[in-house]
Amino acid sequence: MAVKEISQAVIGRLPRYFRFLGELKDAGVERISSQELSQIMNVTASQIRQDFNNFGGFGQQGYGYNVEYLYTEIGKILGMDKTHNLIIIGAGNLGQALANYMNFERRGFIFTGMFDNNPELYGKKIRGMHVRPMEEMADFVRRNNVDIAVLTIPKTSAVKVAAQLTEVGIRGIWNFAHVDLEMPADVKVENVHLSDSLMRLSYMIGRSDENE
Amino acid sequence: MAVKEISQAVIGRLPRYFRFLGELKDAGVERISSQELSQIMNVTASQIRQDFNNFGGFGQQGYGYNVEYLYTEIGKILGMDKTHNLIIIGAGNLGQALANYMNFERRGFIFTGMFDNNPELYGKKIRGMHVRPMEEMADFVRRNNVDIAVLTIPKTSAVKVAAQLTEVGIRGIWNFAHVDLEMPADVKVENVHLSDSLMRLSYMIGRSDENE
DNA sequence: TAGATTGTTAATCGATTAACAATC
DNA sequence: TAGATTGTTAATCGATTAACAATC
Repeated sequence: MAVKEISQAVIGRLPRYFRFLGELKDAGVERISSQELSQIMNVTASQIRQDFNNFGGFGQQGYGYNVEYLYTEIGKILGMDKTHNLIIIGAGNLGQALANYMNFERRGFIFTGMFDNNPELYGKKIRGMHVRPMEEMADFVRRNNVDIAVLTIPKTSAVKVAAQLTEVGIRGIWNFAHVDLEMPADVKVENVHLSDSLMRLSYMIGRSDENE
Repeated sequence: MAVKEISQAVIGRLPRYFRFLGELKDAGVERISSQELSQIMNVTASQIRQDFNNFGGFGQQGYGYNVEYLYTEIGKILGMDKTHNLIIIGAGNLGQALANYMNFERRGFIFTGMFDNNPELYGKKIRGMHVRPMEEMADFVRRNNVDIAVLTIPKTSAVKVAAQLTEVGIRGIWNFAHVDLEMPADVKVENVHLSDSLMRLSYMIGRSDENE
């Protein structure tokens, strides 16, 4: 079934809606109007209504939106009603931190395995999980229904590993390597380029100097 | 001196230009046209020229752009010609990973201190740096010319700590806490909301299922 | 029924792309 | 000089905001 294409701008805002609605829900708020939500979130009410209507009407005229219902529906859109098995490739500082952090399990992202090509790390336990050699990756992905791979390896090897992942049928790559991955359309890539982010911060600080 | 406001869209692209130009430079490429660069980067030549011209002309008609010069100039725009002293607040998994990772030093982001409010961590050495109690933070920032704080603490304490940082004159906050920080205009905030990023990936995977 | 607020169409704004004169 | 390619203006496209009829 073909689905109307949703713009990146809208998709980018969905997790933020989800967060605010979750907080409202936890605070016991039952209903909210686009007007009220717009004030809390610092966006226009118009944008909120347009965004939601990309996915069909979640509200009711004269009433507003039911917080719990809206939260659930946006959760579904984001796939939060399903679980994802993920592996981490690269057991360095960042990979280990993400493995331990895994606040994400709460959201259905299940940490199932960890890989590295450094023999010194093999067998090391990270959050109850042995680091496995890269050679075992393909087999592991197939057997354990892994759909997301987290790439926390240097950019020099990232392209090669991404190709291996494609071959073995991965669905998504959460890419922390500082390189652009060109993947076929059915492998989704979400980049987290930390150094780019830090540079933008540096830019903003510098600009504000000039305006003094 | 007032400076023409540059759009977020342009700013967001600058680090990517910087990366590609750095790679071209390292590969020994001397000059490049917007046309060639557009093919490498998968954007339009028109956008490249428009983007660069926000900051004045870096090219030469009939010739193109000198790679090294362009790289240097974009680096200056991003503040890569200056150093920034930064502290990490929150010595948990993520904070420690970022401290150790610090590939960023190469770009002039100098890791100068680490703070936490957990007494068990006080004195623990991370990359040659003792974890300090939060009480020492204000004094430390003033004495060491710290301009960037990295927030790797839970969202419950992030707002309070951000307020403290503002008071002591921090210039920028690299915010990994999952909360929006509302700061005065002279304190810049760059958010890294990892769970939002992971949700977008989940969304993209889910959508592609529906289109099968 | 009257009031409130959505869903949706229309207007505006901004960003991207195309075109081309300027110029190296 | 002829060819190439920028810098910049104009056209297009898409996203945001405003307005309002539909309807709860």
